[in-house]
Amino acid sequence: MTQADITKSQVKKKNNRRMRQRKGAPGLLDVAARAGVSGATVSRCYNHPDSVQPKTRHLILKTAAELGYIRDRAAGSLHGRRSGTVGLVVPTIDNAIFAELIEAFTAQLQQHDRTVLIASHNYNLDQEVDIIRSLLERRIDAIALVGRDHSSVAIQMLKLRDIPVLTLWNTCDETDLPSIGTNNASAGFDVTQHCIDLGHSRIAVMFPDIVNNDRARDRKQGTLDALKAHDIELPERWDVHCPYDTAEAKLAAVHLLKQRRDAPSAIICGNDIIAYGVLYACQQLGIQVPDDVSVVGIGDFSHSSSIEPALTTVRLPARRIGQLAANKLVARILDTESSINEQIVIPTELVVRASSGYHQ
Amino acid sequence: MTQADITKSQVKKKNNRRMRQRKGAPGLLDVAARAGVSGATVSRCYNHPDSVQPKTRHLILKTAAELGYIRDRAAGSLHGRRSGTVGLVVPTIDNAIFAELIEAFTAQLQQHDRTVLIASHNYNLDQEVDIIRSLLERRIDAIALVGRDHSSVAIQMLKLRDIPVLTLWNTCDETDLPSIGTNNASAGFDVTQHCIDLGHSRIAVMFPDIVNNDRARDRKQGTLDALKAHDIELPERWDVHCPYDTAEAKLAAVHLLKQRRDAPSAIICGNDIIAYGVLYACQQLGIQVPDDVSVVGIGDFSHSSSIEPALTTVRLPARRIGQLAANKLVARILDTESSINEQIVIPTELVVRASSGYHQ
DNA sequence: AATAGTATTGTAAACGTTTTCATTATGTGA
DNA sequence: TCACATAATGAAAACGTTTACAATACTATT
Repeated sequence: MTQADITKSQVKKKNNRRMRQRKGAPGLLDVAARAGVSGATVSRCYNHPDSVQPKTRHLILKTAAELGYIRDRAAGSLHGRRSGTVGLVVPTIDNAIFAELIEAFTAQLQQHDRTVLIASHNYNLDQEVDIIRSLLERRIDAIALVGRDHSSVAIQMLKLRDIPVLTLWNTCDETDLPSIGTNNASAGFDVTQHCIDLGHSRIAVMFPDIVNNDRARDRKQGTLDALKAHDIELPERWDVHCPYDTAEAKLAAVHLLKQRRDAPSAIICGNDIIAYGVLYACQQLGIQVPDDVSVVGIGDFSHSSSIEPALTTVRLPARRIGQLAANKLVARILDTESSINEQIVIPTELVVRASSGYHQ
Repeated sequence: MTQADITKSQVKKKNNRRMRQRKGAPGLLDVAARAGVSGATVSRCYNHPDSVQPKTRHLILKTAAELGYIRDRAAGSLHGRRSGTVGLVVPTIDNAIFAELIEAFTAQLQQHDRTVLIASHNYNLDQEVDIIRSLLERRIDAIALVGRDHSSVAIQMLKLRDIPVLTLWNTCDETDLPSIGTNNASAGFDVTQHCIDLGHSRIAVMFPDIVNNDRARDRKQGTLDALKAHDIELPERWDVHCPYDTAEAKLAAVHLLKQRRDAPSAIICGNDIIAYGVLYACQQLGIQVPDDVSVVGIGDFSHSSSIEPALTTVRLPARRIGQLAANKLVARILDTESSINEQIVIPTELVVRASSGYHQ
């Protein structure tokens, strides 16, 4: 093959490509041609900038900017190179506490030049499997899951691919997945203990559905443990089941509190959203908090400090978990060795405010 | 480094890669080999299932399941094939109304077997450019942006790639981008008109920062328009600037309402979060709502119907926007023709509740 | 000036799919 | 039975990068 032939075939190839290409979007080779260098150099310019001469580098970057070149990470990821995306699977996004977690997580990952593929499964673990598969198809570099209840199929898929996994929000002693979270059981225990310390023994609880929700389950268990430890009975009519929704919680609380002869002196809520509903119910019924009834929540969401009366609750460090998780995952992605099975427990903090008081 | 060292390190590296790769993750060709068919047939099995014999198809799918095969969409996207991901850029995730939007958007896209790459720019339009570039590097099939304020660089990048773009949340008459949203100006106008209709003329407003936030800007403009239409003056001390935060709003409202001689009879809040803060401030100060002061918000967030007194506000259909946007983008991805520049305006709805009343 | 050593760049072969085109089975009407 | 469409499959060439290796240019030494 002569020199001329080579040139011709290359030109033809280039033309061919040019035609097929999506309108106008220049590729790495277009940049290379215009800058008068080879494709390899352009590639190195992005991936190992130190290995190309500063002069050349600047020229290439300038050319790339002129052409509006945007590299294709999908093509890069074929070479075992990371895709630069991280998956995050949450039960739902529309939930104060997860929103905070997600915000912190994505913001921190953006710092690391990575983006987040996000998906929610609505507390349906079967759907979670599909979601994880879908994320894996997109070649995520790592994945974070909320909670410790997960389908074994999902875990299996992740194990097989050997990508870093992190479970968030709840600690899990028994599973072998690393986690960053709080001890939800102790959150429930602490806030209950607080009520007991204040002299309450007529205690009602309002928790969301605990099926497929290990966070709520642990919190409730913590609460029950505290009650049991002090031999306090929980009558069935005071074991209220109520969804994560202020309006519904308000309704349920009105129902609970209407019979004033047989009302509890303290109400322990599975989360602050429910507690808000209870506080609103008290206002509606003219019941004084904390004089007539103490109300406590779990979560310390953004309204809890300003609501009247300010809510006694347990602070769960959502932002910190999100941030830490992002850092941890990036570290695990970069450092292939450190696949230590770590359980990070961030302590919760009882925040005593105006909504809880001594039993009169 | 000696020659021997180099060789050793290279061998190690290669082994390492080989391990990761072959570790357990089977590829399309592994499935093909095991099923005794060619790679092409396996590929078709996923992309054009009708073109392969049912018997063969079942065999292949069974084999794939046995092997735990997960396809690599990055490799597919090299062929101009879509990546199956859609970008969503929001100012922030940790915000009731965006969370709702995001939830609806991602849920709807999951229905279409697509996942969402999400990123937030914290009301920083320069950062938005980087984010959009980063999303384009991941070969998103389409993108949704919140609001109509965007860097021209960003728009240019998107135009060049010719991917479907949709702006959400706010209508934009002047730009040439299609949009799905509400008329924020009329939301502000309506709620103000409502107060004026109730006989109020001593009106204060509390809005968040309107720089880089066209939604807030439009709402405030609508409010000012309504006031002007009725020749109502807005004294500077009643033009309160306050962040999107209940606690801060409460502080600002306490400051505003403390001087009871010179207090407004109605307070118009740029969003419900601020309105909650105002309501809490009134409770703290013992000011009766709506007898002493009427309070109205914009947004109709989840607490607004249950807070005491229930908040008069304007309903913004966040879920519907998210859902519609997802459908629209998928339609635009599939149907290359329909790139009509459409502006969909979903009407807002004034929701009158207990927090607003006639001026005494 | 020649040489070794190093820094920089180029060439071409991957990467794991999809797709075009060719090829082989399968059925159809004479 | 034969040609003749048709359906199903296979072989191999993309797709846009990255990277191992080769080649070249430069630097410092002698």
